[in-house]
Amino acid sequence: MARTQGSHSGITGPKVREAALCLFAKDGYAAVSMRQIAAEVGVQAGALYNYTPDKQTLLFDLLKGHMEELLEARAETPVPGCPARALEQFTRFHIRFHHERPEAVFISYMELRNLTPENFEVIEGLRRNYEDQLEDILRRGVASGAFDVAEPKIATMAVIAMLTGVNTWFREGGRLSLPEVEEIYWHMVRKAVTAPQRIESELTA
Amino acid sequence: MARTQGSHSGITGPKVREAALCLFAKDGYAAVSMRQIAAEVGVQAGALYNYTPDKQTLLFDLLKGHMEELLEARAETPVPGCPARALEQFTRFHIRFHHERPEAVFISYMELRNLTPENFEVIEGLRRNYEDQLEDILRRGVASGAFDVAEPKIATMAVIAMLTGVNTWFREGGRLSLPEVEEIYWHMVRKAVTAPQRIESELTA
DNA sequence: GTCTATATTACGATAGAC
DNA sequence: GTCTATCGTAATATAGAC
Repeated sequence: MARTQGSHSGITGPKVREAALCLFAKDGYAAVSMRQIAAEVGVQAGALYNYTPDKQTLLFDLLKGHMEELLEARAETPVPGCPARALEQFTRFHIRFHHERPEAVFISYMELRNLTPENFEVIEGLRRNYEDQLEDILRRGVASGAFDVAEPKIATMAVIAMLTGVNTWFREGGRLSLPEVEEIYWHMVRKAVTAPQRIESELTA
Repeated sequence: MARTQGSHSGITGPKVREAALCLFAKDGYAAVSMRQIAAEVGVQAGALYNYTPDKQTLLFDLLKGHMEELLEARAETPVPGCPARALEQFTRFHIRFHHERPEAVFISYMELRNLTPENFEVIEGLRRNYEDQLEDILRRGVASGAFDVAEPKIATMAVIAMLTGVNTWFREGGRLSLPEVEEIYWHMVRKAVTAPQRIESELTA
């Protein structure tokens, strides 16, 4: 056991990504140096380049990994046929998934401008895929008469902005629990998109 | 007229703030150097320090100026007594005001973490003042029976997140005009907070 | 796989001439 | 009020020893 410095642990790669995630979320990509990340991991700056070709790729891999996790989690969840049920499920899923990884969510929309144009396109494509899933639900609801939404694309942006906003103020241990918050947001989303005459009938059954 | 370099125009101060605003919005505070700002203005880096003691103060002044403009614009607008009308006015005001200054809006929530703690507190206070105005409208509506909002604080955050989100996707010259967008968002906000039985009666009068 | 050392470049801020 | 020049520091990334 002649190891006295550095990581040597075989899990330095994940530790680098985790340290970068936390530091980027706290101080911003541009304000964080490779030396800071290295210090957090417990190695020297040069050693980081065994795990990433450069700082840009480190950021890109974090964002790409996050978006892929999001899409995989959605793919594993069966979507109800009833548009109202599907929308409720999307609402709760979004709040819960984003609550569980605040750092990744934060950098995923704060650090987009620090991506190279090519990397940005990749992340944008993944993000659009996710948004399309909500838009499909809204369009199905409009077709069935359950929803009253003039512009599904805009309603999609509005709902996602509203739901993602939870991360900016919600703190564990506060006055409300996360399930309570889910419930409140679901009520608002439902009312915002539901055709008037249905609010108190089948949708609350 | 022996002037061959630099600004000397008597309006260098505003030009510095404008250049900093645009560059901070495009690349982020941490990624923008004083030399870049100076180049945009047409002076050397050292000359900037005639207009700001340091880079931090430059950012702070931009954010503070933006929030004060926002609060002044609200103070000049009489708020209708009817909660539904007040909410409609707030909705349209927010979308319009934020649409007119996308750079200032952008840095006002992207660069908060680059403020010193003391400067952050100041901006937070101004922001809370604005949010309280919406919360008051919602509480008045709940008291009058016009609104059905379980948690006015949360509804406030939800509505503001939703409305501010317009800036992330709306582009002049697209399929929809800003007044049309205003209308769509107002419908969604109204439905989200209105007591069910009122949606089609007095509020659409 | 990590270290030390370094090449190269850039940063914020200041001093003093004009 | 702006210039030029510079101080002191820190950045990304690489080279070569171990």
